[in-house]
Amino acid sequence: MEVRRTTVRDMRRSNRSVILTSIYREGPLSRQELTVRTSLSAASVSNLVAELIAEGVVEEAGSVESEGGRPRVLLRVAPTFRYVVGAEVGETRVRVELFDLAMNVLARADHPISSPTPEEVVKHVLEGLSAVVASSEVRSEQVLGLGVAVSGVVEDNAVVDAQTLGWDAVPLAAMLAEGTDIPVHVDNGANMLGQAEMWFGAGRGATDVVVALVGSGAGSALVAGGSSYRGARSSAGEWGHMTIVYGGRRCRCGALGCLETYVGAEGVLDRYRQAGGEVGGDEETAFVELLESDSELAATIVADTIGYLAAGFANLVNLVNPERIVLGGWAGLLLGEKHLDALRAEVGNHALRRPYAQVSIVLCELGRDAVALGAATLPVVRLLRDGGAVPPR
Amino acid sequence: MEVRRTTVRDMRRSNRSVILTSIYREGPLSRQELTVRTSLSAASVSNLVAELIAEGVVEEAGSVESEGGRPRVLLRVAPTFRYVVGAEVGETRVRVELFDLAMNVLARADHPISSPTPEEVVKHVLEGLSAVVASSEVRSEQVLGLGVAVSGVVEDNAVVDAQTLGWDAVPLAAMLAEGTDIPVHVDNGANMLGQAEMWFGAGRGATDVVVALVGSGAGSALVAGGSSYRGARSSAGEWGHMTIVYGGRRCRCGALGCLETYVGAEGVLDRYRQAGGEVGGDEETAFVELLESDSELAATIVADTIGYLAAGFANLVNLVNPERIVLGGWAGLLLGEKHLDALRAEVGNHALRRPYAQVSIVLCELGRDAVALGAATLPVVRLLRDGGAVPPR
DNA sequence: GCGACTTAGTTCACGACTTGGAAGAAGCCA
DNA sequence: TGGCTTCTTCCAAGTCGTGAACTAAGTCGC
Repeated sequence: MEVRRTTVRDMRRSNRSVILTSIYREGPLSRQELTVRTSLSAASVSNLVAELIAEGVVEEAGSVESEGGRPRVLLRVAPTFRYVVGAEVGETRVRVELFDLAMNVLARADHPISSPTPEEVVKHVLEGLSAVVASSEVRSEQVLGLGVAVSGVVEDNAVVDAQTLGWDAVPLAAMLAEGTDIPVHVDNGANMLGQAEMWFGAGRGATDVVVALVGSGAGSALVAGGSSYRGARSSAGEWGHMTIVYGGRRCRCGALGCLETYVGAEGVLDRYRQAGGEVGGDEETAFVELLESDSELAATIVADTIGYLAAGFANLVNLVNPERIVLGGWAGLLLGEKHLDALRAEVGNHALRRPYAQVSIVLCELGRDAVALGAATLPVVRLLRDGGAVPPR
Repeated sequence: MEVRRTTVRDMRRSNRSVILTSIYREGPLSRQELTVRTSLSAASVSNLVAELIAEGVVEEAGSVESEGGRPRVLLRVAPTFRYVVGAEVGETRVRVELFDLAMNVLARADHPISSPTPEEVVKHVLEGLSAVVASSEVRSEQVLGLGVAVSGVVEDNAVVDAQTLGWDAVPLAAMLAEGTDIPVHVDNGANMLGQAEMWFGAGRGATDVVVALVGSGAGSALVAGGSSYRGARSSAGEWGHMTIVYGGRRCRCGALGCLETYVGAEGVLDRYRQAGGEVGGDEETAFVELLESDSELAATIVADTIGYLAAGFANLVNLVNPERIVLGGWAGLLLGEKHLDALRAEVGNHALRRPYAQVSIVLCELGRDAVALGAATLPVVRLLRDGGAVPPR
């Protein structure tokens, strides 16, 4: 029962949000175009825009020549109205980036970490935050928010059960909030990469998307009806641990036959080596070597991998009927660059005809560095949702 | 970009909807309780309720003795304000049922069909509609709408690709609308059964649910965040065609290793017979016989089935992180009645710990006759969403 | 059996909102 | 400079939810 009352103020906030979101997402627009798109009256648009301009959220940005009349004045969200910071907490480093509202990178701070204890991570995120703010002309009060992406299940702003980091029930947002008065948002890394792709990459314009990430393991971000779907308790999207070979290879999660053990780089290399193949170096080097090898065994392993991946995609196609599947992750991109067509064809062998005909399978466009970018959108989402109202400190 | 302006009238409609939905879903409530639940002011509740009563949507229903003050007057949606009709189109019969708004069955009409051509189905649904209305005291103008459940992919009120019926791009709603001026809604049968379970059965109170239906084949209805999820083009939920044994048994869909060929009654019996087991009679009799047999082979086959079903459930648990999985369908219920505990335990062997700990696995409560009931909720949903405004004819 | 008390529901003036239409402003062209 | 087109703003009217005061309808103590 998610029913919420509406008051007269909600109406204005909602309309401010509609206008602001339109301006932000659909580029510079004139008031005239806004009246058409939002179906608000010209009077209301003018009124609301004037308010947004007075507050500094929106600014005029040139004009468009008309056909014999007064030219339209274009409006955009003022890129320097506020700034946002995105942080990516990885297993080996913390990256913090400062953006303006147009999502241009203004500063970046990387810090390697050896033991990713919560305290260590909090320390480096806060240091990074100070560093990027200090190295730019931005004052701390101008920072709208800090978005942090962590690989793990994030529930209610507390990081819980981050397997790769060895974390359990860590209240990361609260810990960060002790060191800064900038509003903090914490979310899952895969979701944030998906968010970045949805806004600025391969997901633009679509509303029902699965962003499938294949690296050493495999995971995904689900987007349903235009917004991220996290399930009942924020752990939806564990695509890599879907049973695809009943009774098959043992996965690190303990189950048998998980997709991840067949398409994740670790599993692929393992299968290759068990079959007698030899590759050296770190995981990524080895994976590239495998992909570029012209041995028959390597070709078989790769073809098998495509087959398994296709079955995994087909399961998504059948179950969630997305309009687009975006393949990413470092291993996914390497696989996809060479074998996307084969993958597409193979998905057709496993999926039902109808949903298969409706889905397009594409590669991520932003690369793996987009996690911090995605995290930085969290405060922006909030700003747009609230119609430009800045959260109080 | 689902942004919509809000006008002053949307506000009232939205608040009417909030109040009406609360009254409908949370039983008789007093105005006082409504102010608490909706967080509207007492003045607004009084005002809106007076309007709803004047229109006849809501009525007073006794009062509750107080503890030293004026007694609260209970409000309910007037069961006889309007009536709704639900129809279930099966492969062998058409069932039409008339309900009041409290979803009491007032009349029922069954009609066997031999060749379910669209024309035949339309004819029998319309005849059934006339029959149930005629056999009751209800006037046609009092019927709020007709909901029709068909097994197939239903897109934009046109039935497309109903494999079991041999239909392709049949504009069922339009065809029905030619024979009646009662508003027609068409939807998928599995979703309607899921809807019925969500409102009146095992799904009550939950918002993120998968209703998994196992009969001869297998399908599901997904409920995400309180409302049915249909994917980009209405075909989400094809759980039965998820690859679970890569390279396994051939499915009727053409792919290999679909879940359905391992847990659907047809597939189970097939596996039993291939292993040397013997059962006779029709599918359902044979399935019951298999389940009740105390032969070792039968026990193995059933245990295997539970294993496969558990893997299928685990895939749902991992991917969509539901709070509840509801098992239904005739074969699912037969399996579940005896082996639910084994199934629950086995899911734990395939699913990730965290989402597994958060999900409860239960049986359908309504039986397979609830499809028409679910279909009949479609007009009710619309009534509640519109705040009690009756759609014009 | 009467009055104080308690709780439920209603009325009303007020401020906030959107709207359509009219008036105003801004640039273009002759 | 004057007319024209295209945006933008102003204004009166109508709608809505709210808080405070008010009415209704009981219980309880004496």
